Amino acid sequence: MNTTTSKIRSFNRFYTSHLDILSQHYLDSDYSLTEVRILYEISESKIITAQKITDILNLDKGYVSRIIKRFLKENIILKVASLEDKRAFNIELSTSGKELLQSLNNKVEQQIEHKIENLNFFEKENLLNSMHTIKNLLSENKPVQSDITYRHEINPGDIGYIIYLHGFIYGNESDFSNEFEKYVIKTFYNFLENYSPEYDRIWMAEYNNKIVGCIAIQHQTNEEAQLRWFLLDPTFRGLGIGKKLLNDAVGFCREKKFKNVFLLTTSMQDTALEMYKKAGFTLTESVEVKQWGKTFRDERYDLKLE
Amino acid sequence: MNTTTSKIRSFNRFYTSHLDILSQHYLDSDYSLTEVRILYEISESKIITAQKITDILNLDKGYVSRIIKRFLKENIILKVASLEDKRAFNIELSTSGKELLQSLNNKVEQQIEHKIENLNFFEKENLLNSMHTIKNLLSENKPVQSDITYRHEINPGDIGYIIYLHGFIYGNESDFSNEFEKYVIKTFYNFLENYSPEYDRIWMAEYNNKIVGCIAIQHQTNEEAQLRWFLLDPTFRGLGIGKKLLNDAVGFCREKKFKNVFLLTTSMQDTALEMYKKAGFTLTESVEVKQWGKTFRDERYDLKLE
DNA sequence: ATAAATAGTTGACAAAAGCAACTAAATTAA
DNA sequence: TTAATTTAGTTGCTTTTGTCAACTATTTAT
Repeated sequence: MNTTTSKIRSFNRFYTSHLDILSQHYLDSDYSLTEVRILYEISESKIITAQKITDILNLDKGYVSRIIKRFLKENIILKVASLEDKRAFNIELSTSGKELLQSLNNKVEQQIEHKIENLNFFEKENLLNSMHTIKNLLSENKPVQSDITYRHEINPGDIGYIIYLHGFIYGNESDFSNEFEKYVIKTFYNFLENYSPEYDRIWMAEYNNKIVGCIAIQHQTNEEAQLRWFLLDPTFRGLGIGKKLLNDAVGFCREKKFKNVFLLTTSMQDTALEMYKKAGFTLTESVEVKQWGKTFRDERYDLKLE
Repeated sequence: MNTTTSKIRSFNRFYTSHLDILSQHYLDSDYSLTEVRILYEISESKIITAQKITDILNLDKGYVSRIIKRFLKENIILKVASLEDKRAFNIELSTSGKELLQSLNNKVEQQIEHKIENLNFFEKENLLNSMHTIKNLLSENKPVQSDITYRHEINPGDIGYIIYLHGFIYGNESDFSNEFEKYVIKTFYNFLENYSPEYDRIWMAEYNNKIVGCIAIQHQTNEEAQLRWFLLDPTFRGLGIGKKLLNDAVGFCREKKFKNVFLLTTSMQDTALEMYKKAGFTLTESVEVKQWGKTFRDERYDLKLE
């Protein structure tokens, strides 16, 4: 038995009973879960036909027809003949339907609030983040470029988290030893110690308030800058985040009139290599080294700016 | 409208449709969700009566009685007269019942596997962690001491994550500025640079593979050590984790024959203060400082060891 | 010893859901 | 443009699912 699936099943069972959707009457109201789902669909979409409801909720059209009929009799919805299609009706909530839905909503909200009332701020944040993560991992629509936000103000926790990402991603991907993380910590300390808002910058790409990628420019002299800490969570590769980060970083160098920007990398980080080359960087040095439990090549790439 | 609850509702709707439990026939089998739930209860508990099933699943006893009757006719369960109670029967799965449940289980597993087939290792880990988090936050049983694991080997990502926790926890709790994180990074670099496995150690408390607390001992001389980075995720306070960490750290100092162990803290970290005092630390220095956007007292506590 | 509670069965019924035939309008193909 | 096909919605009929209350046989409490 696969542990991943059995853990997921266990969660599913837990959440099913947590959701409380197995009882006939939704929240002790006079309406069944199906009826409430229909009401909810009607309230959500500005214009909706019975057909659309049957499609969305996967119900029998005869069944839906009769529920709609009952709703009409109870005066909670209105049927407006569709202008485009004389067979169809647009369904919308009546005033009392809206009130009904509002009171149902209030009940759900209260029930939810009751369930999270003992959680503190951190726990609530944690809960929402986890839900967001699950939703995104399980829904077909993968995160897209527009879900990503970018910033370059450094907030508490940022640098630590980026150091962690370095250790986590490279530690898992290529078995770098702890020495690598120590090296990263050292370079970051150096960065912060000599930080000049005018000539240094670090960009972070965030998804759901979590850093998923970063890049930085650190000035070396007035004329030369180093590109550092270019990193992307493997889950978020291929969305154009790396390209955007690299572009912003090089743009910053041009803006600040650096004549040269260079980066140090190793022959192991091939994913990023291609991006560097596309951005115009060329290999200027390559030395074989044995370090951090590996044998690889230390490489330097340079990009001349005009 | 409260955003927290509305986000949770959104997740609930998503997960409800994801669970796929709203159709009459469970996984296209000949059994309804209720019937499968009953079968599942029977298979899970070694001995179970119809009454127990109605209690656990919150069903009508007449309804359950009839389903049991049908199961019996279909030969998927066995009814054994209870020895303790002549009114009751113990219900168990027959061989073909077990086969049936097995095939249903396989179907669920396949369905789940299908839904996660496009996720990579990182994403699956992420998914399970999130589910675990949700389950723990929403179920009454808070994490207990025995859910926490302790270790002191440093793995890739550990130090970065601890730096992140410092920034995150203090950044949120007391508005420390970024200078604090820079200071933490510096001290960690110093720790790693002078790290001696014999006289230095960092302990991490983990819950669900995530660091939730830590403490470290850093030797200063052969006779004196500094206690550093004592930190606990607010969610996990009050479980005895801090006490255990502090105890281990002081124990290490005794073991390594340090004559004195000291720590530097500020008048703001009152939660930890009490713990230090209980462990025998006494205030030896107190200086008012204006730093990191705050005015507070830098304090030194010492513990003499024999 | 008696009253109250409990495990399970059964009849009667209501609610929920599905299926198929139908009407009327819309779309597509010839 | 007409005929064939598809689609939105309705309705009759049916099955499935779930509820309620009355009943028997036992067990538990007093």
